[in-house]
Amino acid sequence: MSNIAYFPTRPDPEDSRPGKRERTKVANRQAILDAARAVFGELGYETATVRDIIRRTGLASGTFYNYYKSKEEVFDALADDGARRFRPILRAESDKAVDFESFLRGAIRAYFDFLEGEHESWRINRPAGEVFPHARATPEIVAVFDEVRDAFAKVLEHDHAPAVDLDYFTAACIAVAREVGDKMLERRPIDVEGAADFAVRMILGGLPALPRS
Amino acid sequence: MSNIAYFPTRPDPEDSRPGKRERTKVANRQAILDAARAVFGELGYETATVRDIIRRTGLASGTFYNYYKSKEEVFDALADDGARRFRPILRAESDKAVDFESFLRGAIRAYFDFLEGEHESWRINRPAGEVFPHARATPEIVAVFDEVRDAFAKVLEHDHAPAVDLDYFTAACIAVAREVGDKMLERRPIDVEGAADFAVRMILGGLPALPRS
DNA sequence: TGAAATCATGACGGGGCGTCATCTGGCCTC
DNA sequence: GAGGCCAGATGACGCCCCGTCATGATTTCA
Repeated sequence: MSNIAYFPTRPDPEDSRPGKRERTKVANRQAILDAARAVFGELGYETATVRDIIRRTGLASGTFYNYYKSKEEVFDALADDGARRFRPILRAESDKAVDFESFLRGAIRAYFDFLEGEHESWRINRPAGEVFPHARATPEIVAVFDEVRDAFAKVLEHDHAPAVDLDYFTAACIAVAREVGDKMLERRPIDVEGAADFAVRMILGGLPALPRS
Repeated sequence: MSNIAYFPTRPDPEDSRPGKRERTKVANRQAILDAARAVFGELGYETATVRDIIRRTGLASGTFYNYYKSKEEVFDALADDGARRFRPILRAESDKAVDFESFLRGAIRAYFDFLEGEHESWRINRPAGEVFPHARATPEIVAVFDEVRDAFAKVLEHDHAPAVDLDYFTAACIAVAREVGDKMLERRPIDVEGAADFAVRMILGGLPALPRS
């Protein structure tokens, strides 16, 4: 009979590598992020309040403030999370690329795929006209931005030497990608390939290089 | 002695075409906008509260709500105001232009000049790191956007026929102008000419056409 | 097992929000 | 110029959100 109990001496059958203390902490933090994503999606960022997020977690109000200081901080954490997931993808493209064009095309394509994927976690049910703030300069986002600029610098140098104003150029490229990406998401069906092609041509050759419709 | 009084029978020496009623209305509306501009400039948009704006006007709280429903609505009114002032400038450029390049150069130059001018009414004293929301789609802003697209359509058609995706193209151009414009404002000295040249070349010829530094 | 550390809890004071009953003074009529 | 009318200015009010903190429950450690 001694073998009937699966875990006779351990009251905790779950993976308990980290102490319970630690586990509830990560669970709470995650619960807050999940609740925030849902609430921002349903109410819009501006309308949403910290209490809305708290209510959805079921936690006490004080608990929220053990993890984040404000609505902004939660939003930044979500943005940071997105950037953190995107960074390795971008790096992979950077490593894979052989020249500027292939890097650019890979990076933009990757970004648009990423956008399309994220799209659904967010735009659930949002009242029309509501708008999201553009992600603020969180550490991870700055890192992505810098990584793009550095990759540009490296690839361009290796490609052909002429030095352009990297700050302007990076800002312009990201602006084009972001804006065309946004517009892409508004169309049905969503055409990642077409949008990426447009953005790449725009950056590489400007107006004369754009695809004709 | 009867001619000593300058306005013997009219108690109101000022231009009194509209009644006093109407004049205080305009004055209040303007006072609220002025106060809002100052408060947004000093506290940043996020931090500012409706009460901050109200306090600065010296009006009663209820009075504010006779004119605007919320902080957002005041901000939109300010943005609308900017767009309304910019529109005729843009139209003048559109009329003056003979081909796409001259239109683009004129419009971007005008926008950057406008930006530099507005700059000072806003960035007084703002705590670092604070960020403004990108202007929402108010009627006047949509009008400017549409005007740009229509001007693009007309000039491009007249220039050389090949049809591009106008929505993407307009969005991309505005994105480039906005982002390069923002970066321009962060540099000292502010170089409107250089920034405009960069943006124009970027749009017209992409990377290969950019000025070398 | 008992002490210490950790942290979830929710009540609380502070303050911003938008409303509304009241009052003020400009406007119109005679 | 007297009197009535009404647009609209006023600010107190009730509501809710904010962030804090004293308390207590639970885990961890000795």
